[in-house]
Amino acid sequence: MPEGHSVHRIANLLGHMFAGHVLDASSPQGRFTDGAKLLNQTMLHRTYARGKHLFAVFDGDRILRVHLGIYGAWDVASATGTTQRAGAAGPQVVTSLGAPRKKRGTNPDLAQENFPPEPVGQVRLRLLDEFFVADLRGPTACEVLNPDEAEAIENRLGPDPLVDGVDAGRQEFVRRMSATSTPVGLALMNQNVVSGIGNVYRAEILFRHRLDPFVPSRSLTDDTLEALWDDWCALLAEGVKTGVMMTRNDLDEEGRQLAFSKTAHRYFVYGRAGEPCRVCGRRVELVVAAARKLYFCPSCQQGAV
DNA sequence: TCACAATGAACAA
DNA sequence: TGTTCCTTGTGAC
Repeated sequence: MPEGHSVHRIANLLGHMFAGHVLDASSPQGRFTDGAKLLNQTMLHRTYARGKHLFAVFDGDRILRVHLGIYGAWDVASATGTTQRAGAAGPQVVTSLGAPRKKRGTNPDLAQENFPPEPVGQVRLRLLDEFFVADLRGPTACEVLNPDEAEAIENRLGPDPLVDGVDAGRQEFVRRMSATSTPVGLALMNQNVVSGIGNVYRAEILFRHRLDPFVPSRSLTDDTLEALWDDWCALLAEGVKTGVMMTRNDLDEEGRQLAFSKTAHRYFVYGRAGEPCRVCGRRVELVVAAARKLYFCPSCQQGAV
């Protein structure tokens, strides 16, 4: 999935597009017909994210909760070709947020009279008004909750720097990480311990701190845990700002630009099994843990394996 | 045409 | 620990 940074970006974008407006809601695919009916012709008040969960608060205490899972995505298009609610250009895809999508982007075939575009593929939920359309496909969760139900879900989630604040979140993070003997590599992925970290950020954060993924979370010092948290806060802020998971801190400005344009250059270890560690040259290892691929350098992340 | 992977998590056993 | 669900794009045949 889209790790936490994407979900915050989606929340920001949907809020920018739709907050304060009455929306048409439908389920072109037909798998969310009842839920869409609850939201149809209802005003969207605000949107926000906690970790990987997106919440959209509609009139009448109806809260849409969406979790993109491993390959969900939102496609957003505009009648005006901009992210503004007025303009003169033809409709186009503004952006695609969520799982990686290739061959997306502006569709030159779209003409102004074609807004909104026909849904393509399995669109679970379409939100629409005069200016914008947002299509949701492939979510692992898409449901309408009441405020109590939404609160219950939020309460069980670990801290999110952008919701709880850096300082309050840090204490909670240290508390929850210190309370589990689970390997740190798994604890960081547990959304009840900390919100928003996924498989990419997990691997990269561990490398950035030269931590053995298999060391029990509880064995780490408070100083180490605080440094992990602060690093996550910085990475998340950067990710929300740029939309890119850029986790390397060993690059000059030129290298950074290159890494931004090519995923292959963007990470220390993620997706680099068998390739040389960027720091020590030893081969990056890949282990499947809890059904997810965990990448690490057995030399830099001392004691691993 | 088909198998498969992908930034995830719930559930069963 | 293993299975299941969600959808799409790619690469091998």
